[in-house]
Amino acid sequence: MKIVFMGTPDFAATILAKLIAEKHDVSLVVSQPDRPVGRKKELFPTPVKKVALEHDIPVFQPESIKSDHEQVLAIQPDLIITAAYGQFIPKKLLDAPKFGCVNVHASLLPKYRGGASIHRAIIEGENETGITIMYMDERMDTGDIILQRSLPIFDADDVGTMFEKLSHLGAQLLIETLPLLESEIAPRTPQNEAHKTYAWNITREQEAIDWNKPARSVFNHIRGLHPWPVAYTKIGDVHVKVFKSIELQENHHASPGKIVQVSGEGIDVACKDHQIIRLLDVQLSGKKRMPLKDLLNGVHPFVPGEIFD
RNA sequence: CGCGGGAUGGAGCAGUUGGUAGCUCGUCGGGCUCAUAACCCGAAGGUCGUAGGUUCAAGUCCUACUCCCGCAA
Repeated sequence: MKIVFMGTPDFAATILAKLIAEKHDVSLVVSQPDRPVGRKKELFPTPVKKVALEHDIPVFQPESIKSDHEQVLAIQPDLIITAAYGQFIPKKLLDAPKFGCVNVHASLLPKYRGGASIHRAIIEGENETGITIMYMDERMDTGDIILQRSLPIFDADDVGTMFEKLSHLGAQLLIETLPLLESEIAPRTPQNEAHKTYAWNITREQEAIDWNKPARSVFNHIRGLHPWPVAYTKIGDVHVKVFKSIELQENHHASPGKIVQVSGEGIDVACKDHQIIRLLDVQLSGKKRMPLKDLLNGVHPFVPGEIFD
């Protein structure tokens, strides 16, 4: 079965690597164009491109797959697999492969359609999420479901750990799906539109911590953005990244955002309803990331009584 | 050349209008204690990112360079 794989980030790279390891015939890899990254605007290959190159699989990186896909059609693929590719697939491509186009999506569809499904699930405090292998159509994550498998989200999990777990689950479930497709006995269940929710990409604005929420929500927000793109807050003019926190089982009569205590243990901040969140790992703008204990040794803005915006 | 912050003993920082460096933590030694990551006393450790320049004198002013970080992409 001749496969074209389309994907971009690590999540997709893990799946591609698994496909290759299982000896599936991936004849072309499509990924987003390399983008300039960082202060130096250096070009970095996408994780998927890297894996492809390591296995001498040709890579195609069109700016727009919608207008530039002849190269894919020329392969005459039997199956197109996508995983976090980042562009909509045009109908011409969807109709081309004999066994269709399937997508590996990191949520239990119809919940969390969209690009930030893992982040949103954690931020919303879900106890579980999962992988859905589905047929693609022209809309975003709306196609019929083939296979679905869930995975619990624990308090200790964050986006990093869930990405890791889900990418492997996704790879595994995809491998299980392929024989079903090839022998044309794959299930096909339409999504229940009544239960759909969307996981839109997270905007810069949404990365800010809202102290006017319960401690539990703030906790979920912080781990739902770790290790990327990272939650932040402000104290005075200082931009503060917050990597890790825990909820404290204490109450304190302080207004939301107020620092109630600072120690080597952490920075305790009041949330809604006088609940307390303890910040364990933060970084100040212009400074390197360092252990909280080190940060507190020098001058810093974390003084009890001060208030985060 | 997108905007901005920074480079000072092992770590984090301070250092005013230029006159050879100080704090917190850590480390080592000693003391106290049933004990301690707690407390007390003492010690070691820095050519102040690199290269030039101004000056009687530069961490402190000027120039170039290297590296780090935040924002923006």
